Amino acid sequence: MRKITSTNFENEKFLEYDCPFITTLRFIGKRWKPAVLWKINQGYIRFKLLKQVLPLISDKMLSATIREMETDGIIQKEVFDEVPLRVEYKLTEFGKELLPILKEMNEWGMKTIEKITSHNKV
Amino acid sequence: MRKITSTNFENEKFLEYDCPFITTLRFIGKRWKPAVLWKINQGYIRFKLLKQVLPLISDKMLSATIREMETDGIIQKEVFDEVPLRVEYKLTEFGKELLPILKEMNEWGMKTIEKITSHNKV
DNA sequence: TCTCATACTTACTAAATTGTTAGTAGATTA
DNA sequence: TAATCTACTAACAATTTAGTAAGTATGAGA
Repeated sequence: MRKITSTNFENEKFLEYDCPFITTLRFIGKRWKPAVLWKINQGYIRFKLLKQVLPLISDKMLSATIREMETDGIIQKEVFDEVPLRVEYKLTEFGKELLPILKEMNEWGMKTIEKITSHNKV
Repeated sequence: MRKITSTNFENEKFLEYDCPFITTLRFIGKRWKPAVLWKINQGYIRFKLLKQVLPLISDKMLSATIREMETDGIIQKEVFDEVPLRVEYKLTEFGKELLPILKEMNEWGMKTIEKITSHNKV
């Protein structure tokens, strides 16, 4: 959790209203956020499904990532009173506005992975 | 500096060849990177100019940000043997490929800042 | 000789992020 | 009774990132 007394925090607070990039990274700049968002958008809308398609994420990180994105208004949680418990997530309208960025990130990332791995194949 | 012996590092190393988003964040996921890149592209190609348009960045962070992006092959440095020393930076072709992402990030960020600040004006 | 300029680096500190391991609730199944 | 299921949380440890303050090299000009 962040401390609200720190130059770091103050800096971000200020920059958030000044620099669009810092604002954007505030929402998607952590390791797992873009991937989780993308996967939810693709239909992996439950905790377990997300763990399956992102096998390296830990329970804690997935849970924290989801919670933060919920707080940020990017995703919505729906709890079904069933047994065993069913919980589903979906993008909010605000969250959907992030998709163009994610699309570009995804494409660039894939291209770059190809470059890197084909170099290694020499 | 990163330690090359850490789960964190290993995780990223692996994910870098697996998850496009993590790859992308590897290159632009730090606070000042997108802004510096964007500003260089806009013509603020010297240390001093960058400090002027990003007044809150410290010398250290600007220097570190530039150095990393150089190592990553995103920008190129040119040193002119003049007095006082002149150094200029420009995007490489690889770096230019990041511009579509930056463009989307910038637009989303600006829209979001507007939303946030107009709420506050109530 | 002292100060100024540019483009940095160094040493140190503080804070944020990520990861590991184990455990929880409530109901169901073996 | 014990194990299984989903969707988590808690306690703790390690690593990474960001920030502050001061200093460096080179040469020019007063």
